[in-house]
Formats: sequence, structure tokens, C-alpha cells
Amino acid sequence: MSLPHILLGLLRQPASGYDLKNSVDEYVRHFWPAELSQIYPTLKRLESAGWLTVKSEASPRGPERRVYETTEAGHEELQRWLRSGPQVGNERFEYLAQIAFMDELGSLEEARRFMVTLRARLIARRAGLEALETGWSQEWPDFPHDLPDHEFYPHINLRMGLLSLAAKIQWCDESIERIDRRLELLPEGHAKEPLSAKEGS
Amino acid sequence: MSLPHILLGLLRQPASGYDLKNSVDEYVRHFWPAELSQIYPTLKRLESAGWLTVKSEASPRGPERRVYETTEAGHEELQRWLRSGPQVGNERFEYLAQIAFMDELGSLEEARRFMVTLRARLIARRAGLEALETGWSQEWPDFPHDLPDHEFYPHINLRMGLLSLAAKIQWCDESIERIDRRLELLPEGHAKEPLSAKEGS
DNA sequence: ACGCGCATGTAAGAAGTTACATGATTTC
DNA sequence: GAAATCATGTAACTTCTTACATGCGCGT
Repeated sequence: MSLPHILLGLLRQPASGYDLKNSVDEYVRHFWPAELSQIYPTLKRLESAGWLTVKSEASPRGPERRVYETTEAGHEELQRWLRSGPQVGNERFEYLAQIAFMDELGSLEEARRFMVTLRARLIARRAGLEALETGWSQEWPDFPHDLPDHEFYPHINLRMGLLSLAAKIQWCDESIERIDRRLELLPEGHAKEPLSAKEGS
Repeated sequence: MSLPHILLGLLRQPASGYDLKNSVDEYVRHFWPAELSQIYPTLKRLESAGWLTVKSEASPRGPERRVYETTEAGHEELQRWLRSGPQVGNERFEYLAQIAFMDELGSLEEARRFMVTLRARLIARRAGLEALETGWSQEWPDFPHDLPDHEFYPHINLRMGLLSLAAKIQWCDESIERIDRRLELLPEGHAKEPLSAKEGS
């Protein structure tokens, strides 16, 4: 139920579907990715609900642009959603489902490799967020203090990504250690390569 | 793409759709909730893919039970999935989308209330996981050490839930503090009720 | 008599993914 | 000449949610 409201939120400045896709990729992707093939029909629904209006414009390059603007009703709907309280949904983690049945493989080494590559992928994500943050800190002089409101709230979101990824990376480290302790109880000798990328938490 | 494999994983013991719903609710719900209306058709698909077989059994109470078992092919598919590496999907957080546009309300007080109720909901979730953990610790004497494999991996999952919720609660605290610091810069006097539930990290 | 647990599903729709289709202009 | 960017979409499919439909047996 969120994409319509995200588009409403982004449309506080007039924009085309194409523009919105760029905004989503730049600002929103980390907590709500969306494809053009989903954005276009959603904009039509929003229009027929009376929350948006369109006008066609010639584009300097390429075909006509269909530029959307929020109506008063759209603006009210956005505020209604914002005031409806935090919507905490059910997150789905496929990798946790995999871990739940890991004993099926009967191999602590395979479980270890699983956690090590998971850790690497989480670190890569964190690097993406960190790059975003350094980009911001160069644009805004006394970052992260004294940000204007429309930068303040996005930065709060960024912090959530960073903190939550740090916790997951720490969890990977903890789990790898637990696996290692189990491996030491076993008779065989095991190749236990050290972690590659830079630290965890 | 996960529910089929989760059912395959749970079906290492024969079970009916109804049984599986109970198992999902007990063990799996925290990272992959599923309804009966989704489980039943999925089982049929799994059967026609040759990964499961069924037999009807009379039930002591109620209608006939359709009891499923994995085939050799199903077992291999489960292992293939487990070995396919950690599948890190795109998590969607509606409340982050809401925060992103919070400046629309132009009210730090409303933003603060939002974060406070979010914090309360996250703490409630954590309490659920903690209850699960104390339940486990009573069943297994020297918890969390020396667990058998089929308890070890689920406990690793539980830890992820706990660590990741703690990080989010900490993020709420940090954000509320940041909002408070902004509120202090303003001329007006503001009612700033202290946090109700017990501590955050 | 009523509701709960057992047990099976179907139907309709929302939300999201992947692939396809088209065509102009600009940059390398 | 090829690839990227600009710009619009549609089609087919998967996944998940919510609501509906049915009926037995047990406890209070």
C-alpha cells in the first residue's frame, strides 16, 4: 500500500513517470524499490482517484512528457498516510529461511561459507549507504548538524540502514564464531580461512 | 520464491497442510509468515512438480487429512536451494517511507510521536522473541551452548531478530534525541513526555 | 446452543517482477 | 555505427492478502 503514497510524496514538485523513477532510484530505493512498469500504472490509478492531474509537454529530447501534479485531495491523502502511525509490516528474509534448514546439509563448513558470503554482501550494502552519506556530507557543510528538514528526515532513514546493517554484520561475526567453536569440537582438521573484508562493527 | 522451499524443509517429517500452517506459525513466522490459503495451492504445485507425494488419512476428529511427504527429487531441490548461497532480497519498510516525507507535516512534535510509537511496537516485537528464547532455554538445560543442530540454526536466526531489533530501537532513541535537540532550538515551550517502556539497548 | 479446533479448499484482487515493444536524440 | 539517455507504456506471471465456503466433533 505504499508506492502510491511515495509517489504522492515525491510529487510535491511536478514530475513525469520517468523523473519519478529517477527520484525513487536516488532517494527511496533503499527502503522501497520500484520499477517503471509499476510506476506508470500507479500514476494512472492515482489520477483516476483524483489525487493527481496530468498535462502533456514537449520534451527537448525524446517523446512527449506526461507531467503529473498533486491535487489538494492528493495532498490531504499524503498527510492522512503520514499521520496514520508507523506501519510496521512483516519483513521476509529468505536467507533466514535457508539458515533455519541448514542442518539438512549436515556440514558446518557449508554453513560457515554461507555466513561468510552473507557477511560480504551485507558489507557491500553498507558501503553503498556510506558512500551516500559521504556524498551528503560534502554537500552540507556542518553535516550532520543543522540540516534543513527535508534533509534531516532522510538522514534519519540513512542512520537506520547503517545501524541495522551493522547489527546484522555483527550477527554474522557472532554466528561464524559459534560455528568455529563447534568445528573445534570435531575430530577432523578444517581449513578455516580468516574473514577477507575490513572489520565488523 | 521461498515458501515452496520452506514447506520442503518443514516436510522432513510427513505433515498435512494444516500441520504445516501450525509449524510455520510456530517456527517460521518471524522471517516468513504464510497463510493457509497460500500453503494449500503451493503444496499442489509442489506435488505436480514431483517434489511431494500425498496420501489421504482418516482423522480422529474432522475431515480427511491429506498428508504430504517429500520425494527424493524434493529432497534434492531443498539441498540445491540451501547451497544456492544467501538470497538477500530487497526489504521494504513502509515506516521509512513515511519518515522520508515527514517534513510535509511541518511538525517535529508529530515526528516525535511517530518515533515513540514505532519504538513501542519494536519493543513489543522484541518481547515476543525474548519470550520464545526463554521458552527454549527452559527446554534445553545448558542453553545456548551444546544445542543439537536442529536447534542451533534456529537459535542463530533468533539472535538475528534480537540484534536487529535492538539496533532499530537504538536508532529510535537516537532519532528522538535528535528531534528533541531541534525542538530546543525553537522559541515555543513543548510538552516532551519521557519514554514509557523499559530501556533501549 | 455456541464456539473452538480440526480440516479442506476457492475466488478476487493487490502488489511486484521480468520481459517485451517503440522510437527519438545525444554521446562516444 | 553503437550505446546510453529520454520517454512512453503493455503483457504475462508470481506472490501474497482477504474474504468466503463447508462441515465434523468436542467441551461448556
